[in-house]
Amino acid sequence: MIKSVTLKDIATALGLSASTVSRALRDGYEISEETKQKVNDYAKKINYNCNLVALSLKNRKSYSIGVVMCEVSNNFFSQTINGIESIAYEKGYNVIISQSHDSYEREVMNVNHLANRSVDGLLISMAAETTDFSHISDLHKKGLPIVFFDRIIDEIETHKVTSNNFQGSFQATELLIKAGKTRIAHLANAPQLSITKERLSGYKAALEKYNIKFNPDYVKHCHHGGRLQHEVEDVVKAFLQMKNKPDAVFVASDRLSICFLIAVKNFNIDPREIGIAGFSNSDAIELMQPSFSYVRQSAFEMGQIATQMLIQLIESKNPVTEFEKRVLDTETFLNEPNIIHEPQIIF
Amino acid sequence: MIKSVTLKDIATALGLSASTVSRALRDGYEISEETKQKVNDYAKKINYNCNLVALSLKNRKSYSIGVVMCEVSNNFFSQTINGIESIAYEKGYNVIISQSHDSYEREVMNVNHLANRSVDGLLISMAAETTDFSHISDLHKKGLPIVFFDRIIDEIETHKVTSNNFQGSFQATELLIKAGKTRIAHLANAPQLSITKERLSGYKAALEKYNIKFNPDYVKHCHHGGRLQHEVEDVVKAFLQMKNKPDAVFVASDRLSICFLIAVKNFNIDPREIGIAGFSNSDAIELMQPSFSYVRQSAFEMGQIATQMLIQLIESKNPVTEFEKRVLDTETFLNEPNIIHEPQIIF
DNA sequence: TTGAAAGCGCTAACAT
DNA sequence: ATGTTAGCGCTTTCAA
Repeated sequence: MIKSVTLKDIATALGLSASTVSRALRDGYEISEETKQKVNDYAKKINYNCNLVALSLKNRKSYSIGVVMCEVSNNFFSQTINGIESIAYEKGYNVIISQSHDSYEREVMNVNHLANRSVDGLLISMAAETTDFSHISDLHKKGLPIVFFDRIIDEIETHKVTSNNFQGSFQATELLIKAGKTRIAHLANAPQLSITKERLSGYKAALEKYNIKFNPDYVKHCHHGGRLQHEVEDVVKAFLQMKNKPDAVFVASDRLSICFLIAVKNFNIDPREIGIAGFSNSDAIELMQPSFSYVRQSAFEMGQIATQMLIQLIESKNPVTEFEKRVLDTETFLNEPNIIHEPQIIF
Repeated sequence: MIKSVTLKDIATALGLSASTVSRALRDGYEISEETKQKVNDYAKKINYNCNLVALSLKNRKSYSIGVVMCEVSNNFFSQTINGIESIAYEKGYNVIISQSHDSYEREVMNVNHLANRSVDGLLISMAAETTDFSHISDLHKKGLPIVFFDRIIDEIETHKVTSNNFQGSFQATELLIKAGKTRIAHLANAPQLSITKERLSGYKAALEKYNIKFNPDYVKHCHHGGRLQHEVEDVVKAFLQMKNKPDAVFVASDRLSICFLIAVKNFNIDPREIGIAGFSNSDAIELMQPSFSYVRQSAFEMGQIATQMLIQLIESKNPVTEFEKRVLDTETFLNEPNIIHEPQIIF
């Protein structure tokens, strides 16, 4: 933090009072054109910039919004940030990002820290560990604008944006069924997350539609969402050891999809023998072998919408009581794992 | 921003002065144990949290650091953020992230905005467009601690961290040469970036070592770093139309590598006929077809080191005059594009 | 049209 | 051991 030019500096230099300078800079109606001219010229000359911290303290408004998410180095979330940032920038807000790493404790710390930094509002995607929401509802009750995205909770009444996880899962599972698979396993995320529940039910619904009996042994949760290396490999091992091995797997998240594919590769499993479908927002998905059907979320749009909602809450004159839950369609892409494209041009 | 409990509230409630409460909460030596007890109990009871904005104004210190990078949704940069955040969190600093999208104008805005938000220091990776550095050197002269990472500039004297781009490029190019390639092209990033120049010279040095004549036509720069879809495809087309088509390509960045591989796929080029090596920090690299040799940067460590350096600058009592430039080794991984791994286990 | 004064929430020098 | 005061940089009544 550096000492820089202040209003007072301009005032004394020009023989005016600080309030006059302030008004001149904000183009106040009471100030003469002449003074405005003088002040603005001088301000530009000495490169004056308004101290935003002082402004925040005075106005109780910081023009910054806080974001709490599990981690940024994940295709889905980094694309979300891009969306958030695009709107925030356009509306003149700063973005302060913090990561929970799916830890309850860190989520609580981050949320409180951001609140004390006087963010004008909060964008939250819940940590996997979190089951107690009082750190959020306390702030919400105090009137802090909050919008949930992706991993939402029902307990707090405010705007929410999420994907149509049910639909995405349903379609992905259906693709596997239509490819003739009947023993379809489900590699799921941490069980308490909203997205996990929704994706599980989409999977179940697809099975039901095609009269495939749901087998609980085929559902394996990764409590750390695949952040622990061995998590997914353990699941794959378990699948391989079943008497009734699955013939397909529906994978519930971006990170898990990559982990699962790597496990398939490491275990030297023939990709032609197993159907794979999963959520993924990777930009390199077309390059991956084994190829797999995938569900893509509108991550960028989700970030944009969440931010628009939040800024609407922040800037609304009278308290908002009607809340909206936006559910964004997913896109499902079919890939036949057994098709091999023969290259034609010699470079 | 919400109105919350202040020092004064506690003071009046307890019949004390604000300063006493302040000292009690900060465990000042002058305050009696009894008062401290009383104050702390009450503060906890009503859930008092110190207003960090007021603190910032008072102390001229915000405990936050600003980050300016081209974009977060890029494996290398999001991993860097993870490193930055890990250290910042540990030391009690907030991270404010902004993206330049490689635009000079946005970089200037972001840098100034962060300075006015009174960040205690700045972590910068230069935008591709930037050639005038006065927005940074002005702040630097005023005493704002700044550390450059990855895309650094020589013009400003401060701490810097970057990868050993020369070494990485040299090794990658050497791998292609050792695989028998002689017409090795180079798909490069925006030309003014430090990393572009370093990688180009590593490439040239490898050619020279093996007595391969450098052909300027084989070097194609992507001024937008592959953010424009067609950029890379145009280059690939140009390569294909050359009388003396390259038999290998060394790709200079994470994003460009993905784009190039997709172009290879889209143009139906037989990957067995072309050697590919490139920088990449993707976590799905092992899954990609065509497989390619790659150079990985220590992104997480780079973020950590840059942040440690910055906090050292921020917290140093007397002005730092000795600056350090850390160059992190890259790791090079060999992949033979023509080896096909036969799967062995049937799932 | 301009200036003086108060205050946002906090801390620290200076009383007492 | 505790209180008073001033001030961080800005805005905003209120007064002139």
